[in-house]
Amino acid sequence: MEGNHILLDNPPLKEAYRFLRKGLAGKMLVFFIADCEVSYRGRARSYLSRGERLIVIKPDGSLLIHRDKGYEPVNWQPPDTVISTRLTDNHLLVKSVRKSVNEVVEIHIFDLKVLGCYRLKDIGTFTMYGREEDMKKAIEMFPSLIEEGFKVLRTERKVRPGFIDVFGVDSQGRLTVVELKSGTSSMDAVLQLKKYVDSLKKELGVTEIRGILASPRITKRGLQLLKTLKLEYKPLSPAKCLKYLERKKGLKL
Amino acid sequence: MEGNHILLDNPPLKEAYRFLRKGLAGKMLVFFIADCEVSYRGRARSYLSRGERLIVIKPDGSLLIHRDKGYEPVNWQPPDTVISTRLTDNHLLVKSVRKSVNEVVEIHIFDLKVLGCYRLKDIGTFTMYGREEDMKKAIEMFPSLIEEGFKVLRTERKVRPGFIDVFGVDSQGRLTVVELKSGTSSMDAVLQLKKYVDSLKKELGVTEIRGILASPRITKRGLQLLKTLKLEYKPLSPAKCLKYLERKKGLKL
DNA sequence: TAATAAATGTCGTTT
DNA sequence: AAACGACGTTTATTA
Repeated sequence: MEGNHILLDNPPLKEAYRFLRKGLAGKMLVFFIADCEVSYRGRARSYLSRGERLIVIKPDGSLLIHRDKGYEPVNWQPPDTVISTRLTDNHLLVKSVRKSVNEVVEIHIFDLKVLGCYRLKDIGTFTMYGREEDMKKAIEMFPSLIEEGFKVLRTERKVRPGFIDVFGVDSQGRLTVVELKSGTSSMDAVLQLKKYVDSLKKELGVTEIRGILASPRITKRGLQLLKTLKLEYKPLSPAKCLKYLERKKGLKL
Repeated sequence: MEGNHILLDNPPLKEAYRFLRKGLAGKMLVFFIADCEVSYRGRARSYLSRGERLIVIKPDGSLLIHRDKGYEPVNWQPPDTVISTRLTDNHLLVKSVRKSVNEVVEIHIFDLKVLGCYRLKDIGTFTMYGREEDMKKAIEMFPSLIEEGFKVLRTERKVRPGFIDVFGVDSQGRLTVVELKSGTSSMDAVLQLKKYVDSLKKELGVTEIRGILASPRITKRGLQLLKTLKLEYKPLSPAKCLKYLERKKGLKL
């Protein structure tokens, strides 16, 4: 145990309690493996009966309770909770109360296998590529990704229900709304496009506006609905967009 | 360090590598805090530059990389990945490859603050209450939760686009489709209900079917759209449904 | 604060 | 494997 971190192997509850409080007070990242019960009350309710889990409490008040399976925590709290602790004869209680919403997670701890408290030195930068935004950028630079002769008038155009991803004209001067999806398009995406097209028709008093859904894939039903609604589909993947962006900028992504 | 678990405080890379392999081979839950870089390639791409993070690898192959903020991991893999490790002069590489999809996460580790490997004894049961399913059950037992005189014909009725949550008749014998949402209803939910009502009208050759959206809250736009489409809203919370279920079953939830 | 859309969403279920 | 909907979704963005 150094000055700047705490690591306890199989600590008695009382000791764990002392250092847990120290870690929380010191705004450290706290983790422990505990034999515990967990209850949650808020939008729904849940109860997890006794067993060993990995628990993480972050300095921002987020809480994660992980079993030994799966990506998702079995119980959790997002950031901005107040963490409180209480030691009784039998067990150690850790309680997380969300400030904004009425949501509470309580962990009743009977035994700890390990407790660690660390201050993460992390000023690293995180960058992500291949999202919808990158598709947008690529289309602005290379409108032909949509089709030959396509021209972008603007992106993020506001309409009643929200924002149109890309707004432009085709080679024959017809106004065109493009809805982008980085993953598989479903009927949802089709309806979203329809909404934007209709809204824009109304706003501009125009009867004919093309609607193009661009995404790497579309479901069968989505495509069916698209055709019914006289909308169009353009296969376009984030990967392809990235290639174009790299070419232009000479970027190594 | 006991037979059934491993806990290393500030281990040299070489030692960490040895015990990391041991933990992974032994299907243990592995966690460590590492100074590392992370890259991801798959549906999208990302790069996280050097810094300290908490990393968890579960026996089922799921991987979590957490910074000191937020509920969500900065990088991850869902279950069913193959984890491989390699030690070079400078650093330790941990690689997770997803079997089904082409997705890879690579962690380049320069230093470890702590490494733990544990076998979680966890046969606890997890139960959750207050989801859409509970609302359905409550309505089956107490149809008046929708309105006086309402009768359930069946739940999960299949129609073209999917399943109707609750299908019934009102006090005047009119067919009624109920769409349930455990949280706030938005325009999405309204459109879903509309889809079901239309689909059922067509299937049954009936011109009049009532559509009721039941949820604890609805957005302004959602309500507006609902009215435009001649559909109806019934405020109903999972909490209220749970109260009825408890009453009936004498359950303590 | 409310609402809307994106996400490497994940996860279960059904076709 | 594909599709569809729920989720205590979370998170970012904008009115």
